[in-house]
Amino acid sequence: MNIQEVLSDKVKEAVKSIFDKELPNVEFQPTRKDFEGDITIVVFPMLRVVKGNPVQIGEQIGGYLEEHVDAVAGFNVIKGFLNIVINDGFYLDFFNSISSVENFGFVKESDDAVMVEYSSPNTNKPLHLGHIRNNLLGYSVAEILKASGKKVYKTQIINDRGIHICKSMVAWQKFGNGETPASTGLKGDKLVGNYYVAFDKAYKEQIAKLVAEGTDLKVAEKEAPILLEAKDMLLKWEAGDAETVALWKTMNGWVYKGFEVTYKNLGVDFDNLYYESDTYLLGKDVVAEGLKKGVFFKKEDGSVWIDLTEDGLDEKIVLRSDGTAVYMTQDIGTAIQRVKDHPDVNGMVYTVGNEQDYHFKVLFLILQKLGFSWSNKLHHLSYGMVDLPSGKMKSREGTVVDADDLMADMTRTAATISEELGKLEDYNEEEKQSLYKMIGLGALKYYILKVDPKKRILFDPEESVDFQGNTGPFIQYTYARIQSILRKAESMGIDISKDAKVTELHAKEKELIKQLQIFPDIIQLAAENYSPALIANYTYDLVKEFNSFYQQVSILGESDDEKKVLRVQLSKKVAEVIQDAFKLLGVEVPERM
RNA sequence: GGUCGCAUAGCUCAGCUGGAUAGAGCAUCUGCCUUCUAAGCAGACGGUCGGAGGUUCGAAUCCUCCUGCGAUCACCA
Repeated sequence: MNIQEVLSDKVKEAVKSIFDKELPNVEFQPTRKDFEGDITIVVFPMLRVVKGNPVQIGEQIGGYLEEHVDAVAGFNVIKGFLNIVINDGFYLDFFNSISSVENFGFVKESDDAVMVEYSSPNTNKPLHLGHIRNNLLGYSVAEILKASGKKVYKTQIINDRGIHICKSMVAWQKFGNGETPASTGLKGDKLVGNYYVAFDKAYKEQIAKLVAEGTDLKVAEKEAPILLEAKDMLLKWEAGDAETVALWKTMNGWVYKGFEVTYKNLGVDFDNLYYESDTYLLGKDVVAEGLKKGVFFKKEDGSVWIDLTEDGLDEKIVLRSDGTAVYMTQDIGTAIQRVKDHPDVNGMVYTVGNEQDYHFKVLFLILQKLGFSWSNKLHHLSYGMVDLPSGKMKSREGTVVDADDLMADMTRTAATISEELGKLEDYNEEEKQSLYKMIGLGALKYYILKVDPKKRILFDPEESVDFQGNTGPFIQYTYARIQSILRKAESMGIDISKDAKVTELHAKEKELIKQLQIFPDIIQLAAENYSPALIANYTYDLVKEFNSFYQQVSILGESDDEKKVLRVQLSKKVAEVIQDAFKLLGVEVPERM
């Protein structure tokens, strides 16, 4: 039990006993560093229940607590703030109770299942920095939800059909000369992406030519021959034309192979996959049903709509006049299909950029109006775009930061810094490379995950991601340092299996235990808010606290054996929490660096 | 134009349900490696929390208006 839980009831008891009033809740905050105390009770809100002078009330409650609660060693009141001093024994007991608990703060998996969708790329081009943010967020939120006690299915819907894929296919047919990943040595997704760019180039040239010949720009944009070819190819694909479908399969196959490599490097994975080519027709039956129920209405031309004006939104189309599905139809169908496939799922998280806020608002509203029980447990994990100083990234114009290149860059930077420091002379090349990758990716992942998902990120490739200060490598470094201490402690034969017989804590030890104590709350908070940033910031605070402790007190050089044991145990626990917290961010930690 | 989001130190960001003198990192400057890893620690410098009103004992936090930036409002996905 943490200190707030202990005190909360006692404060209510005090108010009841002294003033004969019922206090609905007690407001706590950590005591500011400039005052004596460990936790502060704010008296002001009590004034609504108890009339009087806040200082006097504070004094009276403080006195009651000191007398009736073992953990309370003393108190002081400043203005309306009751600062409570907690005795060291309380923190020692707490630490001993968690010191050998594995995965401290993690809640065991329950039957409450949730599906987390992330990544969901198009198959016409390689993954870029924007996808990296999506993947890291989705993966991390999935891990956090798991740690908070949910059962989690990680999934994605692969947008494997549509005009964008046909563009790459047309360009490959025209300019490809039969190139394959094998013949060029290129990653499949890169090869296909090159043709997407080639298409755009040819398309623009054709437009320019048409305009030069006197065609109106708008008309030229619609009638450029290569675009018509792509459209024609989409029709053939939809009709099941054997040759087209075969090419589509081949090229998508190349892309999947490429994606696999990127996902593996990035360290993300999925429990099951959905393909748009399988799901794009789903949802039509649901629309028909909803039409009967009056959720939707049909316009004269046969198109089907939903009227959301009463909910402050517009009318939204759910089926075209020719009866074909739109994006929304597909998403309705897919959501329902997912629950059919996994009946235990009671809620979904969609990791999709904030440009689609409106779409998801509408989607969730529609599912609600259709009456699905799980429709109020849907969440759009919306995040800001990653922009470059030059503006928005555009794949077709080639102005993107490629995911593979970026990861390789980060690894290289880690290598350079590491070589300069020269602490790993005895590592072999393979060990070094794996460590550099761990650090480089740690820097990248932490850099992206530490900021609030809602915020737009401006990424300047010229200014490299930091490796010092509030960064992944800084935290990894602290972990490695602790491992070094633990190795030494072991070789010194220090036995840390039993509780240390210590009665007093050093101020820094106490601060560390306090910080450890809130880890379980942070996990829950991060889960409720779908925010890896909370985990990142917590870990940073913990690590800062540890480094300060490390600098101020000697751990292995401590003359008192019991204190020495406690400090080693404390260090070990901090390392474990760092490792567990970073696991939630998808970042690994090294034994040395 | 309607709707949604964002705005905190020169830069990048914290700031939980309103609470004490608004916190970190980077950058700049000072100290600390013959003792557990200096990718570290300790300190200095740096803020009218975009602006104006309001609610409150108390507002960076809540409400209203305004400004700036971004997104969105397709029989595209």
